[in-house]
Amino acid sequence: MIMTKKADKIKEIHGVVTRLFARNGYHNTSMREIARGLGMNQSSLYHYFDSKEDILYALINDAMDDALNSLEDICETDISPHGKLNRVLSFYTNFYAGDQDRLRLLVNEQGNLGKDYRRVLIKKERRYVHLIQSILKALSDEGRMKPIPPVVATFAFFGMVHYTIKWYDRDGPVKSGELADYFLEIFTKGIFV
Amino acid sequence: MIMTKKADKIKEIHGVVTRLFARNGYHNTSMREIARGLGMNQSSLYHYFDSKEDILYALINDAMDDALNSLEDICETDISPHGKLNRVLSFYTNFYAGDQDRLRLLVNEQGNLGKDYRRVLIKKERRYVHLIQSILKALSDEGRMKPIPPVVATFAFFGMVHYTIKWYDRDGPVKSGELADYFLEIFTKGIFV
DNA sequence: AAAAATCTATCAAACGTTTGTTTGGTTTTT
DNA sequence: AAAAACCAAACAAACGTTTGATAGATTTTT
Repeated sequence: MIMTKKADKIKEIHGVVTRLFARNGYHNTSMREIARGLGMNQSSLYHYFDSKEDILYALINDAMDDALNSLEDICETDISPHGKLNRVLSFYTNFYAGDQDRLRLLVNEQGNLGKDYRRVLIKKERRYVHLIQSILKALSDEGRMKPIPPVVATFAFFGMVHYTIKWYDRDGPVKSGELADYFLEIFTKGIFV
Repeated sequence: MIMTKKADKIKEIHGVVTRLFARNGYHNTSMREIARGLGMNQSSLYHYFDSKEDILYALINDAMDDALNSLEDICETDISPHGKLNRVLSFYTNFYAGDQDRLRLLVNEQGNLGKDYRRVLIKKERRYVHLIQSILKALSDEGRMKPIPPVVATFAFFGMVHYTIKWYDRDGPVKSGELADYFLEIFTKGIFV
């Protein structure tokens, strides 16, 4: 493919910018720093992107698509709601505990995008929520779930997972697989014996 | 009191700035906007604060102190660990669901403070965590808690509560008291019947 | 196959704005 | 009249972005 070189460079830029935005924040990262991190002139960046905002959008959008595709794959299989919940929560925890920088962008930096960009992302976010909620409703129909509003339960789980960016250390004593197991246990059966 | 007038004005500024920072973000809020929101000249702000960063620090620090004082009051009473957990989680959920703007600053904008400011806040954060953890450990000693690492359980709960800023609507169908009950139920006994 | 035209990637320098902050003075309160 | 509160104007620095150019590769025309 003839586009492979440009595509590779874009991927390289994505990597560097993800790290910078995630660690220092969007507004605390200047185009000059990005260029320095890549060893190129700041004006050369505009050969690959129209604006700083465009880069952020691309990063968040890609991260969402990746997660969404995997989640939808899981939900389309023909297993029980309980099995789906198990696999969805496990995937989601591992996905984000394993790639914290991307989740940081998703959780922290969406507010720096303009209205038009945000609208697209909010739409995708709703698909996330709907996915989890429909599993919970299926569980409810089976009579296996308490009368907790699905939206509360859904966001309780998102909260647990998304908040890992603030404290979870991938190199610490708890591996991301175990973390997923703990979250599932807490979410479904609680911390009490 | 002779300082009452200045103190009142500072409180007024705090209110306006909290709203602006929470809704638009620290970097997307200029001193000019703040001044306009207060109906005063931007240079007059410097009569009350040394810098923009100082305002943010004051806001976050105050919010932390308020929560911390109440939490420590609860923990010093002579009730069972289970009772403490119940009251702590209930207070914490209500406190933040009832004043979302302050929590937004605490969760989203700490990264915009310099190292020295951050160090103070991180110290207080550790007191939060320690507070919850010691309750969980007491529960563990009573044999009432599963073998889940206390740090995981603690941050699972913080995640649930702190993430409410992203979705919870104070004017929606779920009142903050109910929300606290749901969170407590999920956290202690899970969503399963 | 040679020559001409076009495209790609890069750069240094500068642009116009916006930023947080300061200066020096005026009005208001005590 | 002293002190506190306020303001208009200006400041230097930093920002994202544009400009105009260059060298090398690729494609098209002859």
